[in-house]
Amino acid sequence: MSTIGKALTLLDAISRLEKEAGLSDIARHCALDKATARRFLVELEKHGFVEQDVETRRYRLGGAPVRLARIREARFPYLSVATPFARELANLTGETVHLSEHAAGRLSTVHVEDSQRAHRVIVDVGSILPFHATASGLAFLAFSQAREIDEALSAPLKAFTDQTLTDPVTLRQTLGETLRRGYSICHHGLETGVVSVAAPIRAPGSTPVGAIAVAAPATRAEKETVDQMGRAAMAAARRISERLFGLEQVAADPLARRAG
Amino acid sequence: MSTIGKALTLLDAISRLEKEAGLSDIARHCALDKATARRFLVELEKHGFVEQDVETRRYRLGGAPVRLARIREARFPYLSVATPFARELANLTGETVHLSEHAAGRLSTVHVEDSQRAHRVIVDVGSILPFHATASGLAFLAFSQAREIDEALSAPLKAFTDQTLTDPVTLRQTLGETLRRGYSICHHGLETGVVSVAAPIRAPGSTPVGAIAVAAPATRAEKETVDQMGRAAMAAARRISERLFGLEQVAADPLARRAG
DNA sequence: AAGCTAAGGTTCATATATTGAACCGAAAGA
DNA sequence: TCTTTCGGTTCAATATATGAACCTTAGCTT
Repeated sequence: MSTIGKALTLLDAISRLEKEAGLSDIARHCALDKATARRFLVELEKHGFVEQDVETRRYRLGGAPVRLARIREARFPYLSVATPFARELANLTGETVHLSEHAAGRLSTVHVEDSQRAHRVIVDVGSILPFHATASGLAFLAFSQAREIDEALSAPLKAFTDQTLTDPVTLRQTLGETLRRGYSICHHGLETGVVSVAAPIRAPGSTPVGAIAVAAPATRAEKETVDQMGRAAMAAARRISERLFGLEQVAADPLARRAG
Repeated sequence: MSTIGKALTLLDAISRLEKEAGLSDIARHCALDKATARRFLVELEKHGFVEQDVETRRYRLGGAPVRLARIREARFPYLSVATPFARELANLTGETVHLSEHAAGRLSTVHVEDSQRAHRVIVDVGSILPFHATASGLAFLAFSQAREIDEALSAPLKAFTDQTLTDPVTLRQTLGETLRRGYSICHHGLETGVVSVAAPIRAPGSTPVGAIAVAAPATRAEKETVDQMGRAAMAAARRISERLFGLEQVAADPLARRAG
């Protein structure tokens, strides 16, 4: 792997750590030499991607990504367009709703609207959603190109619960159903006791850019309720997609054409 | 410079470009060889920091920073805490208000609340604020440590307008006034016809993390108005700082100790 | 208080990854 | 048609990254 790749992987690791970590910790975590890890951290710090606590000497995520994110959002307003629909969906269903975005070959949570109920599903902003074990992942894959599906299913598929689907054949079947239905359903895929539904956000005819999902405790997920939530997610996804990609004003909006 | 540094500089350059750019453009812009630029871009793309338009082959900022920014914001909620105060300040003054954050040795705009007036100052999210030529920069420096001030003033100071202060001695005097007054004033420093005031956001006794500024057309900047805006900015900054750094719950909130 | 361990950080010879001039084919302009 | 410029690739030369060993300090254990 290139140096850049290693450094960005280190940054990713830091973002995934619960709290700030020390040099040795980080080095161990990334299987890097202490000296190397330090050089990376210093370099990342120079550019504001990590910060070092002056007192504890521990490292944490810096402020630079905030600036980049604001610029990105100004050019491709995924969050600001999608958030209101997510909130609406959360109000409608009474359950936790989360938005994910596809970047670096992974689906990551970029926004969460918490359910108002006491008994609800918790989703962390920033968490990575495995393709095979989440409704978001299934919805994303189902509407992706064959190449993407093959790639996702060829990797070893971790069983997060005893009900996680890990068989590529079964999964392909599930993706087929999802494609026909228009939204995905995932029972206890990532965590036992959680049922979720999701629909892809996409320009017509092209690969999705993300997904919107509703996650509910299994106790509230009767078959009919699930279908209602699924349809609602689908409707929200469609409206978000229309707002983002417009009624084919492709020429005016270069971002309508996204990388495949 | 290290490879990582160069790659992050390239990323920075892309973020600063108005629109997506082609490979040769980017390489020229960063004074890198085309082959090198391409390798960097490919690597950055793998990690979601840039995207390549599949059709035009041009490159643009990717979605990865959004995820990192959300995580950063969850741990150190600078934007979500400061934004409401910025809005309040914008309503109170009727002028454009912007928030900046210190990262990578630079002050960058992370949020803007536009004035409702037709004749108003425009500030771009993501823009870098030079220390010597903006109210935000002066406010930040005035409350920083001597080392930081020396460093900022030792670099060549560009005259953005014919009224930009570029003499280190005069600037130090200005910083002294700012420190006593509690807020900074900048007349036509970055752009002719704009007067702005700013106050630092900081934990008591430590270096600022950013600033909040009000920018008004000079025609509306009577001496008394400026003072009112300055005091209002100061009040907002103080309230934001209190919310961010709390009433000394340092032990509970490790982020209260920030890198100097 | 001595002794131990692990922390953050640094050094420098070695090895490896980065570099860029030259190249290719495609497409746009003259 | 000819020319230029584009995105992208190749490979020998070389600048750069690497990591074992080292230092110092801080906190524990005995």
